[in-house]
Parts: sequence; structure tokens; C-alpha cells
Amino acid sequence: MPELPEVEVVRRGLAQWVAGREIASAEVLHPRAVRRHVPGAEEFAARLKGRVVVSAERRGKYLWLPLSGAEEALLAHLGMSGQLLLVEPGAPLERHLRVRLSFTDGGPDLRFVDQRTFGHVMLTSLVGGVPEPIAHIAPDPFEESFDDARFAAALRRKRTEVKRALLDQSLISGVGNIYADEALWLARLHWARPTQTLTRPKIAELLDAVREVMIAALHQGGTSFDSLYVNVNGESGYFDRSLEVYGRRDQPCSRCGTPIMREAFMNRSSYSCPRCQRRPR
DNA sequence: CGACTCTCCTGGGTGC
DNA sequence: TGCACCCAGGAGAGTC
Repeated sequence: MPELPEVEVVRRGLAQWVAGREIASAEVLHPRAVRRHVPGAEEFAARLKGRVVVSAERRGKYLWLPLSGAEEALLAHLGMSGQLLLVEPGAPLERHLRVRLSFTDGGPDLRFVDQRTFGHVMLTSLVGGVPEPIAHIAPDPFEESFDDARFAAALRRKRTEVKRALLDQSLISGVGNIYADEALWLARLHWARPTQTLTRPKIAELLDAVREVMIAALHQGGTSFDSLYVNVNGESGYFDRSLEVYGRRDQPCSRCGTPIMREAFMNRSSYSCPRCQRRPR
């Protein structure tokens, strides 16, 4: 469940502990982890060898490490359960270790561990500083290039429900199921509200809510639900203690005391307060 | 083409 | 205790 704040915590760890280091070798332990790297696992490993990691970047839920020598980067998506961990080279291999990078300085490995294998890593070219495979996603709401007015216009043109739109990475990136529910609660919007009926001020309020919940989560090191999400040192964040609706079925709404409701949505869950977030007619 | 559903995957939890 | 089943869900593929 890593969403924007959790991925940002990981990015900061990578910037601190991996930037500037030279990759000695790469090992792919599970081919599914590099399924989107079309030339295959062997080519992936061969091309990484000897490259220096320049920095750590992020857009929405995607992370990438630009590499020396070409307009190329190691792109990663953590999926549901992916972890990027810094581990001493001699430490035992994790049960769900998928990819391991070792460095010429003999310092900690960078290990991609992923139980449910929805995450992936790949090597790709950078086009205008952005990895080519994610050129189609929108900037996230913390980027300079995110255009609030453009987002509002796009939302009002859509014929869909507001939560679907929040989860649509081509409109706004970085929002997943947890922060969508939290932001909708804060903005007092029901997830099924048709996007065409949203006024510009209401959309501005929703964007403020998205930013507010994500900043709060970031300040607490991210949300950890089932201990699968951790920073590069394997530590969990604390934001799950601050969640208002997500995962809180039957518990009282902190604003009005009404029990939080769970409803099926897109084959998953939506949590909301039936009083603060009135269902549209 | 837009809107929506299906599918991939693993392991913890639950009910019988 | 064993076992079938459900659930978590991001995003690309597929359908209408």
C-alpha cells in the first residue's frame, strides 16, 4: 500500500544512502520483478554493472535512480508490498528477495523485497528527466508542474465518480485507496459523487485535503498497515494511528460520532462517514 | 475513444 | 488441526 508519502520516505532514504555509489553487480532472483524490462533479466543486470547512482527522484508512486553515463534510470514501483531495503552484504537473504544490487564500496546492498510481486523494477531512458514508461502519468500534487486549474477542468469533463478520478494516475498521481478515502472524508465528499457536479471551489478544497493528509502522513514517516511498508532501514511509519476512516469500519467518526461505513468499490473497499459524506442521489 | 472490469500475486485471517 | 475461502490493491490489458 505504499502511496505518495511512503514512496517519498523511501526516496529520501535512497538519496541519503545510495546516491553517489557505484553498482558492482545486480542479481535478479525472481523474473517477475523485471517483467516490464523487455530485454530480460540478464540484460538488466549487465547494464547496471559499473553504473553510478546520481540521485533519487519520484513522481507519484514511481521512484527512479538516474544513472551516470547516459540519460537512463533504474525505475521502480513498489506495488502493494514492495520494499527497497539497505542491508549489510553478508546478511541472510530475505524470503521474498527479488533483486539485489551490491556496490563497489562494500557498503550495504540495495535489496528489492516484494511478497505479492505487484511491484517491479526496470532500466529505462529518461525523456526530459522523466522515465519513458511513465510519461503518460500526471505530475503529483506536490510538483511545481501540477496545475490545479487544469486538474479541475479535467475532472469536470469526466463522466465518472470522484474517487475513480482521484485514483486515475493520468489526472493526478500518487493517490491510492488509503489517501483517497482520507482526503474525501476531510473534504466531506462521498466517493460516488459524479465529477461533473463538482464546483471549482469544491475541487480546490479536495486538492487541499489531498495535500493535507499526505503532508501529515509524511511527517509521521508514512502509513504502515500490515508491516509490509517500511523505509529503507526497515522501519514502519506511524500514520495508521492518525487515519480517520480507512480501515475503521464501525468505529466512530471523529467529527460526528457516526460509525464509519465500509462499502465495496471497484472490487475493493471504500470507507466513509455516512453523515459527513452524504451519498449523492 | 472513454469508462469500466478483469487479472496478476501471496499469505494472514476466518469459519467450519 | 486441516482446508477452503476471502481479502488486501496498482495498473496494464481487455471489453463494450
